[in-house]
Amino acid sequence: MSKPELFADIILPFPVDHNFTYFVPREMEGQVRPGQRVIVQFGSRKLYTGIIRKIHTTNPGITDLKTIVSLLDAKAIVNEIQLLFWDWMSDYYMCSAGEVFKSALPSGLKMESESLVFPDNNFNPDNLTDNKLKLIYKTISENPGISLRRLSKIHHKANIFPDIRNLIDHNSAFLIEKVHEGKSIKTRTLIFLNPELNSGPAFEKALESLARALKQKQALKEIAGLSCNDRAEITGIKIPINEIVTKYGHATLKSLINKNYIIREEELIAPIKWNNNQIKDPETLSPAQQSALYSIREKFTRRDVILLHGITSSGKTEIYIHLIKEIIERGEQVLYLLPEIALTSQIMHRLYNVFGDEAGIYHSRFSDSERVALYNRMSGRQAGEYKIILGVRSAIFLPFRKLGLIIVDEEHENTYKQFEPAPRYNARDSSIVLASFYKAKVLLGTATPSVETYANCMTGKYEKVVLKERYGSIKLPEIIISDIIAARKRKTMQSVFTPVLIDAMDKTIKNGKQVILFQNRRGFSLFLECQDCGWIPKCKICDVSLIYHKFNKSLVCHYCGFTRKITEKCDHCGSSLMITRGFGTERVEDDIALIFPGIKVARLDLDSIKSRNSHDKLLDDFGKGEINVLVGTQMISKGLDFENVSLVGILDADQMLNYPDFRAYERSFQLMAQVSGRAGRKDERGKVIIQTTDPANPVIKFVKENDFESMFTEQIRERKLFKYPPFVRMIKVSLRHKNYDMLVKGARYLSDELKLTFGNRVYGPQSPLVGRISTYYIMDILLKIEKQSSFKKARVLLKNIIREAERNKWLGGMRIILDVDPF
DNA sequence: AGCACGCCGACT
DNA sequence: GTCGGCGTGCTC
Repeated sequence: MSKPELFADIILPFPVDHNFTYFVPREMEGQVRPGQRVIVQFGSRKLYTGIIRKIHTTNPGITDLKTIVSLLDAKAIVNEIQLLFWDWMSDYYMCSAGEVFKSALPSGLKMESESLVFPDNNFNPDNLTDNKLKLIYKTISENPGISLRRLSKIHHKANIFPDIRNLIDHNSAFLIEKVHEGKSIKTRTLIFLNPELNSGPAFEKALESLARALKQKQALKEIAGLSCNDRAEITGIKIPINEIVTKYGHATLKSLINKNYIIREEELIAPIKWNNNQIKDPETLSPAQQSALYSIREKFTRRDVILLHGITSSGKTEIYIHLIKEIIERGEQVLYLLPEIALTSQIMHRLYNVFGDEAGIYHSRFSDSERVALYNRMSGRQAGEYKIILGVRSAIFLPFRKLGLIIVDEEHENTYKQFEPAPRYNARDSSIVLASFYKAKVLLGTATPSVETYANCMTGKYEKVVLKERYGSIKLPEIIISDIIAARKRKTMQSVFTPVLIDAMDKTIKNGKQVILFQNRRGFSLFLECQDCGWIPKCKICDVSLIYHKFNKSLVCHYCGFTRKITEKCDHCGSSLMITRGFGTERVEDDIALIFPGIKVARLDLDSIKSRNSHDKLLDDFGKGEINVLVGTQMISKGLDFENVSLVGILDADQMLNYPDFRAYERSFQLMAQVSGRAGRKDERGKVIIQTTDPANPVIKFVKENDFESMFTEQIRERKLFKYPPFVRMIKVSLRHKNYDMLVKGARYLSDELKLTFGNRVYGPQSPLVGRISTYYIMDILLKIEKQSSFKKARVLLKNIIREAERNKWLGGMRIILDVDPF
């Protein structure tokens, strides 16, 4: 009897909620395992990388089953725990396994094919009657192996394939699918001084020969390792070519190479290396830190998740480092998550000092080849496994061998939630599931816990360790509330500053101390408004007001990028009284320069940090005291510790408080508390001034009294009353369509349909804050499932209802986006 | 996601 | 009268 046929269920990178079954060719039997990558043909010709999810002998009963083209890995690249994690993620966040696959692996590991067209040389082009086909054939025969993509570009046709098929039918051309090699092996070009010039005289001679080519002379000196005037030793160090090219240009470099003064060399990009400091022991912990660490250790014997609630500057990082050391000494690995890339480099330096090469770093600012290298090291396909990975949310997809601990620092941060594209996962919540698969522990750290996490501590699901003491006995700052309305009435406002703040800033700067100003909005002014008729310039295709950008005098839509010139006159009534309303960091920066001439102001926000380094440089300058006032968005609220900052100003607390979201108060409290934590160091008590039009707002009071507990109690009461998490779980069903009437009709139909099953758990449909993005109108339906009922069942029901509605074409081709636990 | 099949406006 | 626009529907 012959052996049964073998089938493989393959995860392909598409948003379809099932896997695809392929034949396993006989010669691959015994080699194929779940988690390996394969190349398969999908559709009429394209080849894709897929992941084997399952090997089995059940014939799916599909005619024309295709066969796996090739097996890429001898050993699984996605381990069993990862596969289970992917399953969980696609199930919980209601997306396809393919979408998880897509975001889980660096793109160098997910190749796909490109169609290349070759001419048949025995073919006589005169046989073609069609002129257009003749031209295309000419291009192909002149460029054998040209890609379809380039061909359609050259001939200015969006879809050239029908013509190519015509040529193929004429036996004049054929196609070959070529799989891209991925960019996993990347080189860079280095240049260095020709060693023959390493002796002084030869080098001098070369310089003399360049007496009339100043640029080349300069470049040669730099390449030799000599700065312009310095006459030290010739180093002959290899430097990246692009540094010299950007400074001196291609031509300069070319002539130097032609003269054989310098040599170029291709080098494989080395794994990420940090400076080679001596490895040091972790710093000694304070008694408070020591007892927190003891507590964590002890509570981990009973619970898998612990919240470390440590006020700002209490030294949480040092506790993490001690804990990490214990875990890796046991032979287990640690994943250390941070909410954003900007914070990674300073933490990495601290980790590097203690753990050296055992620590690796993973986030999107690294090139794909670097990410592939790190992935390969972690999966054991390449030597040099890291023991600690520091990363942002996507690091939860790395292959760990034996994960022992996940640290989620600043667990309350909303950047842990991915919005676009699917999977719309929350890395903090997913970490807890991932850890349970590895039987690992999770430590959530923050000064301002999220309401959900704190509630989990209250119910005993998580344990809590509190760190009340600031490291080095730094005092908590004094918090002063400054009433904007009162100042306006007395006409004492200067630009956006109350006299209280102006006064404090003046004193602070005179004392040689530094100021941080917080304004959670970018740009110059928010928008323009006609003082006569109230008309506001809005984006033509999105439903938002245009943001005024001062530097190029334009109005920009922050959603679609639409830009128009600034309106001098009102489009509506022709009045020339256009005034600016609201303010952002850029305006604050400008106004300070006017009010305090001669002082140094800098701005830290998304616009002001373009490159990898400028952010670090800015903070470095501020740390050195070269900047008096730093204006920033929420970027300044996290992890920046500066000795010399004694004043923090929160310019517009209302703007945060009035945001229409159930988390607005929680978020405001977190931001204000975090920003306040930047004020005051060792010997001096810092000062925080909060400007508001609503001094009686309870959140402001809680911030002033540093009273997290009361804020939590009040919030949890409201959440219960108005049915919000953690009392319910929410799913946002977002509907998009170009036609507004169709959208409304479809949305109403779907919500009625949902109400039949879910009753009053369905809210909406309603237009979100921004009701249109690009040319798509949007409507949201919210589903609230109480904690007691089965969330799993609700997801299945929801999926079935949507599938049924789509099948009956009741939704008219709307795009439906599901967001589980939305933010 | 691609790609093919299928039905309505501006061109040889 | 076609070409070709992108609107629906599969793809193992």
